Amino acid sequence: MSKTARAYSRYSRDAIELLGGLIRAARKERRQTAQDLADRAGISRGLLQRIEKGDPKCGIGTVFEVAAIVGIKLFEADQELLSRHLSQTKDKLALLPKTVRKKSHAVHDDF
Amino acid sequence: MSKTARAYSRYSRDAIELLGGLIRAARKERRQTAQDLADRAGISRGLLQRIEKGDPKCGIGTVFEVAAIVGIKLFEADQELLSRHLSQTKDKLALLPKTVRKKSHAVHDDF
DNA sequence: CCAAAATGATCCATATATAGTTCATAACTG
DNA sequence: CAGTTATGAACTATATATGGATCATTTTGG
Repeated sequence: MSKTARAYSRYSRDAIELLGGLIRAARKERRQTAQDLADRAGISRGLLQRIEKGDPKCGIGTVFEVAAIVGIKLFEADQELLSRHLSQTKDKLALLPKTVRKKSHAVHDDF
Repeated sequence: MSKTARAYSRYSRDAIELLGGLIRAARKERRQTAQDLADRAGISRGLLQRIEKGDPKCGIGTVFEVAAIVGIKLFEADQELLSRHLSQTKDKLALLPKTVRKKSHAVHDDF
C-alpha cells in the first residue's frame, strides 16, 4: 500500500503554483514553445507541464533552472551579489553554534 | 550505465545553496534541532540535511515547506496577498494566447 | 571532564519522480 | 477551411530520491 501522499501547507501550494504560473506567463510572453523551453532546460515536455502547473514533487533544481531561463530569478539577479550574499550566509553560519539544544517543542507555527 | 547527471547553471546552484543556508541559519536562531525541524516538516533528518546543504534534487514542495516553517517566505508572507497575486497570474494567463508558435530558436540566455 | 545529545556521512531497500511514448483536442496559419 | 502544430493528459519502464538505520565525531551542559 502506498503511504498516504505528503501534505503541503496552503502557503507552499500557492507559492509553488504561483511560481509555475509566472514561468508559463514568461514563456508565452517570449513566444516560446513548451517543447522548446523543455529542450533548453534539458527536461521533458511532460515535466515542464507539471512545473508550470505547480507540482510540488518537482526537483527544486529543475524548477529554478527553468525559471531562470525565462528570466525569473528568486534571488539576486546579479550573480556577483548572489555570490556575496551566499558567502555572507556561510560566514554567519560559521558563527552560530555548531549544534543546538532543546527548544524542540513550543515553537508555534504561524502560517 | 547511469546517464550523466543533470547540469545546473551557476545561478541555480548558488540560489538553492543560499536558500538552504538561510534555512539552516533560521533554524539555529530558533535554537531548533535538525531532528525536530525534520519531524515538523514530516521528513527525515537526512533529507533536511540535504536541503540545508542545497541539494538541487530535493522536491520543491519539501523545500518550500521547510523554509516556511522556519519563517522564510519566498513570496508574499501574507496569505491574502499571495492568493490575490496567484489569481492575477491566472487571469493574465487566460489573456495570453493559448498556444504559441515559432520563436523556437534565437532566444539567447543571459545568465 | 563526562555523559548525553546533535550532527555529518554512508548504505540499502523501497517509494516515487521522470523520460518517453501515445492519443485526443485545441488553436494557430495560410 | 484544411493542414499543421501546440498543448493537455494519461500510461509505463526506469532512474533516482527518500526513509531508516548505523557509526564516528563534535559539541554542549552539568
